[in-house]
Amino acid sequence: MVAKASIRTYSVDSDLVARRRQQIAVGAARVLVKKAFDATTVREIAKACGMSPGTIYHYIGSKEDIIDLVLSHGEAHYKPFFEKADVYLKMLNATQALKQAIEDYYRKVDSRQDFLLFCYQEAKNMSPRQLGTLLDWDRSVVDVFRRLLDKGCASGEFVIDDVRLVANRIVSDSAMWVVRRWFLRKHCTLEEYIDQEIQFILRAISRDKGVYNEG
Amino acid sequence: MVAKASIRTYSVDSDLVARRRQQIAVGAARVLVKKAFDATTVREIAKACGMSPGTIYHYIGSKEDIIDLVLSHGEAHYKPFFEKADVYLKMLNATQALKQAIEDYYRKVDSRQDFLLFCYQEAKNMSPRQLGTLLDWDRSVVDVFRRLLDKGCASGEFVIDDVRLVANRIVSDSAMWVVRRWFLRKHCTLEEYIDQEIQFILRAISRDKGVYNEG
Amino acid sequence: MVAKASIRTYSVDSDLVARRRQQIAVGAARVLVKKAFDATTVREIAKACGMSPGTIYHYIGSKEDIIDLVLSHGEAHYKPFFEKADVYLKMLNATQALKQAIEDYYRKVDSRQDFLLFCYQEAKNMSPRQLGTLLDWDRSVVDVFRRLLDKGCASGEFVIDDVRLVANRIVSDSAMWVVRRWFLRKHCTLEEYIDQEIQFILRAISRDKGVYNEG
Amino acid sequence: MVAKASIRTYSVDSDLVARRRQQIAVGAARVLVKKAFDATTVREIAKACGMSPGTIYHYIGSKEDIIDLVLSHGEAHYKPFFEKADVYLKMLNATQALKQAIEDYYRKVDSRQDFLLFCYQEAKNMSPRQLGTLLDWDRSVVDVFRRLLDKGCASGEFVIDDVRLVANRIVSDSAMWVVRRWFLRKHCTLEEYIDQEIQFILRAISRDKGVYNEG
DNA sequence: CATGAATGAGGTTTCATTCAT
DNA sequence: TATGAATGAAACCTCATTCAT
Repeated sequence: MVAKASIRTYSVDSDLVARRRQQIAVGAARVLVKKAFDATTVREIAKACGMSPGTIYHYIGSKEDIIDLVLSHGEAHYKPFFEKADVYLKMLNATQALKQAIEDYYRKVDSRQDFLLFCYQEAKNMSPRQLGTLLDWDRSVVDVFRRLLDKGCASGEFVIDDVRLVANRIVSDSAMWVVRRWFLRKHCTLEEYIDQEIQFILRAISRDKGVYNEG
Repeated sequence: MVAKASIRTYSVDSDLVARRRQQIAVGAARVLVKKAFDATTVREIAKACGMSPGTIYHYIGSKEDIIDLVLSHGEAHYKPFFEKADVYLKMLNATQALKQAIEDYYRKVDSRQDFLLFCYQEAKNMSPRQLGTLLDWDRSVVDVFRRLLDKGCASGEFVIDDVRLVANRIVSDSAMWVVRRWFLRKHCTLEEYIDQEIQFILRAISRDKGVYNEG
Repeated sequence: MVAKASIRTYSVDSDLVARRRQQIAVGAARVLVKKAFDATTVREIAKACGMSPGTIYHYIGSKEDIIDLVLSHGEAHYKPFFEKADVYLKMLNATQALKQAIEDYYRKVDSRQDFLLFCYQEAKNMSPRQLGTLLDWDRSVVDVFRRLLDKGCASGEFVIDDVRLVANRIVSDSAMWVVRRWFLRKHCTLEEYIDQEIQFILRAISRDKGVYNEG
Repeated sequence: MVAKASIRTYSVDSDLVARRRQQIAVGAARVLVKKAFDATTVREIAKACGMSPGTIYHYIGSKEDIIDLVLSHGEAHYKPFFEKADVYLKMLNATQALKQAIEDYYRKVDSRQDFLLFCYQEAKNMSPRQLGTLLDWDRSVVDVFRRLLDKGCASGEFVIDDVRLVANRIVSDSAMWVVRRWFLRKHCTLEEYIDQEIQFILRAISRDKGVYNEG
């Protein structure tokens, strides 16, 4: 799903390389929450990783590669969600499955806000390849919800005009929790936000207009 | 509404200053759609404005000031919308008013996508003051919809738990039309997107569950 | 003869560009007599040119381009020699012509020793293209002497086994005046070196074994 | 003849030190044929030696010391030539002795071209001490030929104006076989080059103008 | 003894900003 | 007023050298 670019390294110890790159991804993410990628110096990133600028270049080929590391690391955080996709699909009640998936996904998003923020704010600094990686990943998420919605339509629980658009909306809104956090954080908690999202979606797609009140 | 910072200039002809700054804002916006602010050189911006780098500095104090110009210019684009706010409020039917306001606002957003993109992608490059300006502006937009929703609640047309959250959602979704355009543009037109938005919102807030189908 | 590479510049004033590049070539040559190209920093070269490091990069694309400038400028120094080639060929006495050509060329070499030193010592730092330029130039010089020798053979003044080798030797020996200057400078003057060269060559190629004593 | 600088080492096993330094000299020479010393990293040299960068530093004090090793090793290659010098001097026929010496020396040069190339191209990167070592060595070679020429003059076989210059010319021309190999290699073999050299020299210095044809 | 990961000084290069014209 | 050449600070990146293993 995620095409991992082959990044230059001077080391042959692939374990160490993996460990250091993880370290770089984590450190970089920490700094990049506050400052734009371009405005952040390699020195700053190195310091946040507990490395010297020279060391960082033993594990990457150029500053740009740090974007790849951050993306890879961020996406890895969602692996459990993707692995659970089949579980949602096997649930008898599509409504319950959707509720569960939304809640799980939104909690994932919330627990690694730096990643989504990075994706939305640094898109313009990314190479076409990096952007492609990102869009592929996004589509994968949308697809999980799309399949859930499809199943609900098939079972008659949902009535939906354009399944893709609704799936997109669910993903959009999760991003908004992060991107517009300065607004939302003042007015509601994550739980409230999730509840509202579920209500909005279910009201819009449920055949039986009362069902969404039971959850 | 928007606190215009006082930017240094060497000129005394305030008309010329205004004209040149408009020119800069327009030119800069054109370049900044494609490249991040930090990755864009003053030379590039100057060329896009049809000026020399030296001339630009007769009308700004530093590169950062260009952000202010772009923001001011972008916000000015929404002036008609704000001026029409009272019209919406005076409409008898809150549902119709809301529909109208959403449609008007979304069209405004669509016609100057570069501005919203700039706001969301360059937030990290902005100074606290600039960010404040931006948030103030955002709140103003949300407020327009909040007042519309309040009125609908008062008249009994709407039943809303948290008016702020719904208003925020309307504004959020307009931003998503721009920020996730790479997804949406493939799957629906602006008109379809607006229709879906109106349906989602009305289904969620209307007392009379059928009303939103009539629009 | 010399393929001038197109080097990046930020200026459009081609006169200024030419002037500044000349300035760079001269300054660089002055520093590069003493230190290897790689061991010389751009800052040092800039200072020797009376420019700032930033300014130098308005007229070149990379440090490597300085090699081109030095080569171009060095070769230009030999333009008068090439232009005089026809004069030598039109002289009735091939022996006199050869003597004259050798003397002229060796004096040229002596008056810009830095250039030949640069060519022989930096060859390994040059790109294939630059090396090609250099070899082309070298061949041009050899060719001048080759044609003179050919003419002497045709007129019966010279008897030569391999004209190319003799021409090459003349050029080689001129380089040696520079490359082994630490030896030669202690033991002879340029005039003596030229005389010896002429004697060596004429003794080796003259049909009439006495002729070279008359010169 | 060659003052071997004392190079730092961490080892006490002087046999091992000698062996490793030989290894370094050979490996370095192999790499330095293609790339300038400054442009070659210690890592590359280490790899060419089959060592790690760390190991190299157990046997040298700094990268610069590698120049010393290469010089020492290269000069050692000429030891047999120097040892044979007395043999040449004891030959009855100076002309034959000179012919033999030239041929032997030129073959030596040809069989280790990398060394001469290194000497001529890296001179600017050498410290004064290293350059001194090199010039001393060069003078030693010139001296061998000088003594041969002196003897020929004494015996009446040669008539020479400036013995030093002729000796220098013999050595110069051997260097040219390497330094201008890109030209010569296309036009003649080593044997032809040696023959031409012997002819040039003998024609220039022989009392009996016919003698050189007999060889 | 051998290794190669880590370091950080210093090199090349870019670019916001100034200022003479 | 407008220009664009010049500046130099600071960024990215390399690599000689050290040192724990």
